[in-house]
Amino acid sequence: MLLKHAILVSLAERPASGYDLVSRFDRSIGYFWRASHQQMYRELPKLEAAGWVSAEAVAQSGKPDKRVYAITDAGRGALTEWLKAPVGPEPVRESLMVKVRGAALLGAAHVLPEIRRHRQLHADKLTLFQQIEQGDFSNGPGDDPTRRCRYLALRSGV
Amino acid sequence: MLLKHAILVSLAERPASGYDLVSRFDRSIGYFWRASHQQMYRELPKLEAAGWVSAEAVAQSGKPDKRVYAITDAGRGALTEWLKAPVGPEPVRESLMVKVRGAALLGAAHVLPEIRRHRQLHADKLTLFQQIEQGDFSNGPGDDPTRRCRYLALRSGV
DNA sequence: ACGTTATATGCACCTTGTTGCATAGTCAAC
DNA sequence: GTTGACTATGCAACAAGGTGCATATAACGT
Repeated sequence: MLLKHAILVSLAERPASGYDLVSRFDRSIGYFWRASHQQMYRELPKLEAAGWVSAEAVAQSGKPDKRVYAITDAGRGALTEWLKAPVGPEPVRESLMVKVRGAALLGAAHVLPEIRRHRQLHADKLTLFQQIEQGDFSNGPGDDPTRRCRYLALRSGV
Repeated sequence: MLLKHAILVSLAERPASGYDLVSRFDRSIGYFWRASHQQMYRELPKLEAAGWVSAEAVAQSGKPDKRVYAITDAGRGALTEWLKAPVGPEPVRESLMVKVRGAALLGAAHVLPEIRRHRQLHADKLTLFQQIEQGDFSNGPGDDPTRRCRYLALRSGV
């Protein structure tokens, strides 16, 4: 029941088509929540049916038509409800640790390349986050609430 | 396709019934992978059909009969394959960060209790891990591979 | 002419995970 | 003698997620 809410957060920032949302979920929001375009296009009609978003067809020159979605008051209410509600314990899924456990039985040699690969992935991500911090927040977050929240999320990643 | 492998790792340590496996997934393995008993009992016949585990009915006095599963050579081979294979990027699902983003738009006050709650959950987990470390590994991991792997996983959690 | 990339939306099928319900025996406590 | 806890296994329905396939326009390069 959570992709719905991630979409609502994104639409609360500004209206978007399904395609726009996929782009956002590949970049900014994507650091916290992943979604494929198939998931998106399946979810949006459900949100519309629930009355949480409204849709409007927009003709474009030079590109196919698109449907632009915007959050409704009902959607904003549902989102606020969710923000307040306690989220259950995040499901634990650490496949690398399962492999480490397996390594104890079947030999560490098989798993070592995997561990090195994961270490590199994390190192790359750290470098990226630190570059963003130095680029966008070299003088701290400032007073704008949106910027402060982005900064908090970034620091959490670091 | 991963619960299968987590089960295989657990059965490679020693044979177990479905009920035993659920207990393990609530404790030791559960720090890395969660599974309900419904998932377990659905998965075990599939593993048996694939020839990765063998099953044996065991009558017990004072308790219902149980089916004890053991890993086969084919299962051990499949497990080794998986250990070597690169695991795709872990899906990103950080609902708290999505909420922080929502907080920028709808007011931090709604989300603050949630943030405090999560902080406490992490603090409790850290305390637990440190107690285990002091209790079981006060003199370091030693030379036993299994113990060393357990230690690595524990340090990773810390 | 042809292939590639970007925009734009969707269906079908399958696997995985969650929730609720069902059954059944043993043992200890109250 | 009934209630609750523990052992032990499972089905059914539904929600969520992943993979592959399908379609269409337009810009741009070669």
